[in-house]
Amino acid sequence: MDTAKRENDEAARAADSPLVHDFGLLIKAATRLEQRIDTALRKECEISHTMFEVLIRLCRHPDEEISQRRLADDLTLTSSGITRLIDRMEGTGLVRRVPAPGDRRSVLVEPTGQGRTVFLRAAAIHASVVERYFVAPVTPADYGRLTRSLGEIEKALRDA
Amino acid sequence: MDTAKRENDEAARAADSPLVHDFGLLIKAATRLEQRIDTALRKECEISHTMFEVLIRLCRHPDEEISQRRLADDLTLTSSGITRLIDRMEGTGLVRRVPAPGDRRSVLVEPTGQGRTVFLRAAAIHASVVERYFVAPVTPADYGRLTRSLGEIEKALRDA
DNA sequence: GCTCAGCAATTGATTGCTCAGTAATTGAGA
DNA sequence: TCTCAATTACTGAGCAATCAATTGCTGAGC
Repeated sequence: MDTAKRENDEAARAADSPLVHDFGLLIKAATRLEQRIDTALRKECEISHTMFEVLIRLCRHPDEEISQRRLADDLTLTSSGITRLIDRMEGTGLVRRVPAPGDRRSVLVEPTGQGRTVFLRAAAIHASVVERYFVAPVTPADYGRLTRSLGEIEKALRDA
Repeated sequence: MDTAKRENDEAARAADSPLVHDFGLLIKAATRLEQRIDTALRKECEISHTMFEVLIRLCRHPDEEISQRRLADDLTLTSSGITRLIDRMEGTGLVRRVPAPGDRRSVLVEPTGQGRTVFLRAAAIHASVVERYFVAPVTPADYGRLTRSLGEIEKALRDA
C-alpha cells in the first residue's frame, strides 16, 4: 500500500526532527543527572533526592517555616504526594510539623537538628556530583548562558 | 547552643549556593516541561510521554527493529520497566514484539500501523509544546548554545 | 565439545507517586 | 451575620516504576 509507505516516511522524518532530538537531550541529561544524585545520596546519607530538595527549602531561611502547600508547588508534587513525603521524613526524624499560626488549615514544616546535619553532608555530595557532571562539561561562558536560558524556560512555564 | 547556631548558618549558606539554585532550575524546567507534554499527549492521543519516547525510537529508522535492551538504555529505564511498558503498548496495539533473528534471548519491537498513525498525531502536539516552552523563550543564538551544552553534559554522564 | 560466567527478558514484592473523594477552615459577598 | 465557594491537608485505591530473584540463551576459554 502506498499510503502506508508514505506514512512510514513521514513518521521517520518527524522522529528525526531537530526539535525532537534537542528536547530528548534535555530530558535525558536531567533524568540521568537526577538519578546519579539520588543514588549517591541514598548510599551516603540514606535520603532520596526529593527529600534533599525539601531540606534545601527548609534550611534556606533559618527562621521561617514553610507550608506543605508551598513545598508541593515548588517541587511540582500534588498535595497528597507532599503529605506522604513529609510523613516519611518526619518518621525518620528529619523534619517536624508545626501548626501555622494564622491559618488552621495549613501545616508548617521545619527541619530538626538532625535534618540540618544530614543536609550538610548531603549538600557536599550534591555539590560534587553537580560540579562534575553539570558544571565541568561546559565552558564558563556557556554555563552562564545555560542557566540564563533555563531560567527563561522555567519562567515561561510558570507564567502559563 | 553555639554549635547549633553555626550549623544553621552553614546550612543556610549551602542551601543558597548558586550551584544548588542553578541545578534546581534544570530539574524544575525539565520536569515541568515533561509534565506538560505528558498531560497534553494523554488528553489528545491517549498515550504517555514515555510511550511517545518509545515510538520516536521505533519510527526513526523504518526498517530496523529495536531491542528492548536498547530501549531501556535509551530511556533510562530498567529492563523490567521496559518489559511492562511494552506489555501495555502491545496491549493497546501500538507495537508488536518479534523474536530477534540472531539471538534468542533478545526481543525486538516494531511499531504497528496504528502505532505510526498515533505517533504522527502525537509528534504534532509534542512539537507545538516544545516550540512554545523550550524554543520560544530563548534567543536563537542561546538556543544553539543551550543544546550544545546539554549535549556535552549528556556525553559526560554517558562516558562515566 | 563442555562448562560456566554473563546477558536478556520476565515475574513477585515493594515504593512513591497520582487521582478522586473527604473533612476542617477561611474569607468574600448577600 | 451568615452562607458558600475556595483552599489545606489527609486517605483509599490504583498505577508505573524499582529491586531481587529466576529462566533461557550465548559465547569465551579450557
